[in-house]
Amino acid sequence: MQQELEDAYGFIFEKSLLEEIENVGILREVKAGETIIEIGDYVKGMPLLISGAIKILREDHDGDELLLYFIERGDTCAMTLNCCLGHTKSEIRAIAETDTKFVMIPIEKMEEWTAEYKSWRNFVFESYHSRLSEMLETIDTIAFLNMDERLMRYLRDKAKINSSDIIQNTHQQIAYDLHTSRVVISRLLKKLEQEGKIKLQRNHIQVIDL
Amino acid sequence: MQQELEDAYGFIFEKSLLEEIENVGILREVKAGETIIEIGDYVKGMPLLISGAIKILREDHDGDELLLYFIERGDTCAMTLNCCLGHTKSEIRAIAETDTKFVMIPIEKMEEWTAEYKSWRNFVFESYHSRLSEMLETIDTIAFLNMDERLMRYLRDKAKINSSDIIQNTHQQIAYDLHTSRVVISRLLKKLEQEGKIKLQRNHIQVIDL
DNA sequence: CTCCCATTGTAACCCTTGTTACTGTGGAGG
DNA sequence: CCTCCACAGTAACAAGGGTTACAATGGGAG
Repeated sequence: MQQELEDAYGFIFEKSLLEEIENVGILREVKAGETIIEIGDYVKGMPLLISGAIKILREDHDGDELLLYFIERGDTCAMTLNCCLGHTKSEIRAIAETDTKFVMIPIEKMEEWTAEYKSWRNFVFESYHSRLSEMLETIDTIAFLNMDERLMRYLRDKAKINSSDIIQNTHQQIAYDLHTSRVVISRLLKKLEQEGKIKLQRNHIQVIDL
Repeated sequence: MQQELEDAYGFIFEKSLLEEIENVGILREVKAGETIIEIGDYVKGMPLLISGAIKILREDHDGDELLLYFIERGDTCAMTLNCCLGHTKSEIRAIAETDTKFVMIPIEKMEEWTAEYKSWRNFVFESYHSRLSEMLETIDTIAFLNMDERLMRYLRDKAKINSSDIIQNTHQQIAYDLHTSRVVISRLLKKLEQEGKIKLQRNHIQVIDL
């Protein structure tokens, strides 16, 4: 854990803070697909991502989902941060997108470190910053783009996160993430295939040129 | 200014911080409709709202707008905060919704106060918190609601912000805020009138029961 | 190998929203 | 008082995308 922490956060946090993190942080490993935080959960700690990726989802009153964004190494979930500091329930769901490793920091430490470590403060602000930007981008995407463009963007993101041009997803799963129906996704994917941008196979999609 | 600051922020900040704010803050008053921050501006300070309301807009590459949310007394613009700390350009436009009074805090003070005042830290975190929540709500609205529901929500918000059941808006202005066309708004407003929820007059709308 | 079922392909249809075009009207200003 | 024009009403049509229904197919379990 020590080495991994240093790899991911060594250039952000000073040595003494890294040591504190090692001491109080709890290493957790989850498999792809596992739910890390559920809507309504009281959040007991804040995750520092070491490897892998997490997808953050929003749900409406009917149980329909919408993908908000992905979190990668070096990130933390500002939404969780939010809940910790506000002592409120989680407003989002977090699911491991790939096999993922992270360190859980207990809430109590957070205020302490905020007062004590400048690097921690900067990290927290930086996290809020990037999360707000990410949210803005999400809004742009939903408000200004058509479904075909949203789908292309989604496929690009997926390919990047998995560092692979093969996307292991059924059409139905994509439809859930984009909050639309399977038929619509099949239709648009077929169109993208005809344009030579992707190649469709059963249970996975190969990105050619997006 | 002293009295107004105390009214709006006395219960949040300690006395010494309030005094600092009085010393370095610059009071600004703007008329309804005036642009306070433009997209691409470098933000020189952070506004603490004393009275009035500000609307925050996002713009796409075609110049089309979308209302994100309103800011009221006691709030600050976390988006601006964001820009200050990140030293980046503004990603949003801020326009006075009503006649508005606020205090501008120079950027330099912010980091200083963050280290020094616990109440300031809490305020900043609290701002980020409410802004993220607001953004989530905005996403819900765009992603999960139809235009008629969005319109009703918009009218409710407007009425609340202006503390009046009369909304001084043309259909075209509403259409811009909701990123749709004037004809669509006229159509839906007419429907709402037929349902007895509002009353339409030239240049303004009276809310009856939403 | 066979059967079954999850996955995908496709057609037909409908609803919401966006677009275009034209009409009607009230209020400000000459 | 009249003119002009911003604002609003409305119809007709187009497009995107959501829905339903059914067929085809490939891969895993037995």
